[in-house]
Amino acid sequence: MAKSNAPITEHLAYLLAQANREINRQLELRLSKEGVPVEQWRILKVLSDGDGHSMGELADAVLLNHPTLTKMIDRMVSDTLVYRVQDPNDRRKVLMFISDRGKVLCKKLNSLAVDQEEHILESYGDKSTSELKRLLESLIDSSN
Amino acid sequence: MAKSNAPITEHLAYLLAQANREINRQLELRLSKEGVPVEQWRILKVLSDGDGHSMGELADAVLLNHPTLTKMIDRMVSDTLVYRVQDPNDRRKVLMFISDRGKVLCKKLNSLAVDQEEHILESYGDKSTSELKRLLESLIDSSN
DNA sequence: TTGAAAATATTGAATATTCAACAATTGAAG
DNA sequence: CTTCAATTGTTGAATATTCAATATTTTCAA
Repeated sequence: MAKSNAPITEHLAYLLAQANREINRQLELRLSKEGVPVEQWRILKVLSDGDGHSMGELADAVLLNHPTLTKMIDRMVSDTLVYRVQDPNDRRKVLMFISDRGKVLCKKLNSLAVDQEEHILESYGDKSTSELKRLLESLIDSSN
Repeated sequence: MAKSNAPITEHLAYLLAQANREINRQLELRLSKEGVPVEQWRILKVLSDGDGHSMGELADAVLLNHPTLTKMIDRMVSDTLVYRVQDPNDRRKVLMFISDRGKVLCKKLNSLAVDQEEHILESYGDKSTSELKRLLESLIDSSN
């Protein structure tokens, strides 16, 4: 039985928040070299398959809710990193695509992100990292 | 070597963000029964040791930056859940204390949070949970 | 002791996020 | 077919967060 007087630092929710905050902070720091927030990197990465993705799909994939995504996409359209196309099969939908400029930026960002992953692998270990990833995936699965 | 064309879903930073989002959403849902955001529960929990904690200490402990914490504490003071006392030993500091009303609320919130942890234990498993906690702690350690 | 630098908390302006309402389109039941 | 509900995306107002600047107090070196 879980103890209700356990310190906050023993709660899974807290540990996740703390780890997420720290790793995200580090990633943010690297990506700031290109002046891009983490969410925009995620968007570019998802779109870099070249397919069109609807706003709803994208919002799910990049962990943003719809209005926030709309406004972030507005900025990225201004920066000509992505563009909108109305879905011909369902005109309620908007399909998002990555531009050539977006692809170039995405490549740079990817290598910055890989730097970070390699840094984690070094200090945290190969084995721990893959085990942690496995457990996180399974936690996410079991939450649906 | 980490692959730069790996899908976003394979990045540790993404898995952490996703898991954190999901677990936090669930916790939020429970705590909303008392109309309290997760951060306020954390604050109450940290303060429930009865000691005075400075704003800086608290900000670190509850994963908020200073101005955000100040404004959240303002609200909690209005709700008479906590109160400020100037530190007599260092008058730059403010010591935060939990009120009786805060203690009562904190108990209710604790049991809602414990509900959640037990729910996770059931669906995710005892073993996986403690292993995940261990790995998260160690990741956080190795990031400092 | 004094004066400059560091530490602590708060404030206000700028920015970002969220909630609720809306508009447009599609789906589907009668 | 027609109409009503559901889906999709955006907007604007309300709210929250962040950044930079400020005020206060302490520390510490000269």
